[in-house]
Formats: sequence, structure tokens, C-alpha cells
Amino acid sequence: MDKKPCKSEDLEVRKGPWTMEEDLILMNYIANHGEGVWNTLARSAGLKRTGKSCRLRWLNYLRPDVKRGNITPEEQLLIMELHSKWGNRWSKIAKYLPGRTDNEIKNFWRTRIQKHMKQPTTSQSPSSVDHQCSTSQVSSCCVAADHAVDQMSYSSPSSFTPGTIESFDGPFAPADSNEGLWSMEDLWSMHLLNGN
DNA sequence: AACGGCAGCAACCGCCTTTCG
DNA sequence: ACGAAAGGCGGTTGCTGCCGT
Repeated sequence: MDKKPCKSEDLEVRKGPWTMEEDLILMNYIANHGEGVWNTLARSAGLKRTGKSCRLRWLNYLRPDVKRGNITPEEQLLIMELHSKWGNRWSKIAKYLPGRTDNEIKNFWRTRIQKHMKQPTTSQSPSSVDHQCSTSQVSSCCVAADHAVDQMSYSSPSSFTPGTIESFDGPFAPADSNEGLWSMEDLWSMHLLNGN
């Protein structure tokens, strides 16, 4: 790897929200060179970001296969089922939801499901809801989801078909649509125009 | 129309694990 | 076998937009 000493200006590290320009630089660099050592990548690309920050941005937002918004009821059910099995192993859970990131699932769990669990309709204490409540809430659906999960454990995650699970009319409304954002398609087309 | 509170999301932080010299 | 560096992961925080008053 590149072991050049850092110049003083390289020590300056940007934090906070990513700009469109930074996104384009990162996408362009990865498109040309692939994902390498993230710290080296960040330096080589000329980004004043840490390798971790670049990796996170790429995995959670810039990757072309990232699906955004609209977590479907099937996905919600699967998340609940997998969480009841594994707890907060978000990255593990994310492997069974193609296009979803651990961060997105984690946020979804905290904002939608955990919030719902805290409502007084459940007699269980908040401290114990994490695993037990989720299991009991979806227990009627768990068998179907269980089969889906078990099947996926032996085949590729992408082989999962939502139809495996019965229709779900639980209390969780679908997430908001992602309209109004400058989409990844826009970014990618800009990237293609710029870089290739 | 203005203000305050709330919800959702993006990003950072710190710890743990893995890899490499 | 050991130490350092990098990667991976889960937890937490801060910002932004939306909704109700």
C-alpha cells in the first residue's frame, strides 16, 4: 500500500454532510480504481475525509445497488423476524435484504418498530421488549418468515421472494417515498458524463 | 403565519475483530 | 507470537423537514 507521509494539508479532515462534489469524486474514483484500502483511497481521490467516512458514504448511499425508501411490509416482517433471532446484528440482517444497508435497517428499527413497542398496548416493559416483544408480535407470521430465512440461509439472499410470506397488515405504515431527492440515478448519470 | 415539538435520516464515534508485517 | 493498521459493526448524535397548535 501507499505509505507516503502525510503532508500537513492532508491532515485536515472534513466532517459533516457530504457535498455533491465529494460524492462525484468518490464515485468516479471507485468506478475507475475499484474499492481498495479506504484510507489510501480517500487520500488518492483527493478527499479530505477519513477512510471510514468514505466507506460509510459508499456503502450506505452511493453504491448503485442501494435501494432507498419504501421499506415494504415484507421487508418489515423479515427485519422483525431476523431481529428476533439475532438481536441487533444489523449487518447480518442486512445481508438478507438485498439493497438495504445495516444503517438503514437500524434506523428503521429504532424509529418505527422500537417506537411502536413503547406504546402502552404492550404489557411488557420497554427494557425487555427488544427480543421478546418483537417475537410475540410477529409470532403468527414467524413460521412463514422462518421458512424464508432458513431457505435463504442455504442459498443466496437474493433468492428470497416476498411472496413466501403472507400478506401483512400490521401497524407499520410503509416508509415515505423518496421523491424530491436528487436521486442516485442523477448522480450516476452525472458521474458517467464527467468521468467516462 | 409563526412557533414548537417530533420523527426520520445521515453521519460520526468508539470498540472489537481481522489482517498483515 | 506480537503489535500496528485497517475494516467492520453497533450505538449515538445532530440536522432537517413535517405536522400540529
